[in-house]
Amino acid sequence: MTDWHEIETSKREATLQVLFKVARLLNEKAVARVQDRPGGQSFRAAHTALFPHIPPEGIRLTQLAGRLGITKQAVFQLVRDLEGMGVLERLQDPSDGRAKLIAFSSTGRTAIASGLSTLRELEQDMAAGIGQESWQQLRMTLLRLHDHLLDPLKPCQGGHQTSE
Amino acid sequence: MTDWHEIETSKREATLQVLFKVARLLNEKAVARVQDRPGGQSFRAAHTALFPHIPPEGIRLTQLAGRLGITKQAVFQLVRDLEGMGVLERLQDPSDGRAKLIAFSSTGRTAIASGLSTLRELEQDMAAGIGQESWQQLRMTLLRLHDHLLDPLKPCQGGHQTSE
DNA sequence: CAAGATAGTCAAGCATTCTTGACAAGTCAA
DNA sequence: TTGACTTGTCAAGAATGCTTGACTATCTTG
Repeated sequence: MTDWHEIETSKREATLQVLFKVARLLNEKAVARVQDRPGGQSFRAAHTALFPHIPPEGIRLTQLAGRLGITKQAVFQLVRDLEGMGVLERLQDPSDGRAKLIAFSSTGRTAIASGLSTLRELEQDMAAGIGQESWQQLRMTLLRLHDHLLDPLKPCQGGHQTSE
Repeated sequence: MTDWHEIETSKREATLQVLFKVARLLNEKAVARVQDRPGGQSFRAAHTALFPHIPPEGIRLTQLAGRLGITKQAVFQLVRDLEGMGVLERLQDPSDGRAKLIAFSSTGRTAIASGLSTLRELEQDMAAGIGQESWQQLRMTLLRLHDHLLDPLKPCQGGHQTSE
């Protein structure tokens, strides 16, 4: 469900449609740049979906499955693949003989760092393209929108709510 | 490829990451609202991906496949499904005995209109949430970003380029 | 210690969304 | 008119991203 918003409609494009399209274009550009890197692994979407949920200390398979809302067997398959690619590693959990801690390997950390730095480069390009002030102001507006989406109640004009 | 951007990194979230997350949240909300409608068809992503490429006059299967970058056989299956749901119809192309014109049926047009109107409601909610001026200003910034993405050359400060 | 719950693993299967290959009907150029 | 090409169609199969079910090793509780 990524394109149906972009139906050509009236003369004046809706803001939401522009936002969706810009996000899609930026995503495509980011993916292209990251994959053009020398060591650019060819992850698939299901694999990369794990990354945001893997803390430096590692995490258990079952916890990961819970956060992602899928079965532990599904996560197992993804982790097995990513371990085979050298991105993740499974360490014995010292506090529980059954459990293992899934964490980034050192090459995995390098790959992630490289990807994030590519993302920062893209961000600089965009900021330069529309001007630094516009970019900062966009950032502030998006943060307020983000807060409004998570809690559609009071926070109408104030600053960004940093929760966790 | 929708989540790898959102890796928790430094204290200051990057603007790109906020934009991706806001787009994802808005998408989820939009999909939920549209599907909660009384006559809310349960389209899948592959189906809805066709919609933006179907003009009022209709379009040929092969052209549609070319635009989507997939085989005509794949498009055929999707169109067959959507015709079964009563959303699309296939009319004989008067200018070519082999070809058929794929177009929205009248119920399909109604469904699309309903979806777009739900999208407009959501847009109003968001605009009210962060303030009308902020929303308009967000819109302008996104349009300039959009232009910069499509043509990363000169248009640095000016207004939105309305091409087609 | 026995019983039961929990963590990870292995296997098989299923829905989705594409693909390749084959083909009939229609068009068009020689 | 004949041969090459295009359009839509049908069939079969493959890759992806899950699922359910079964099983072992380990922990926990009475």
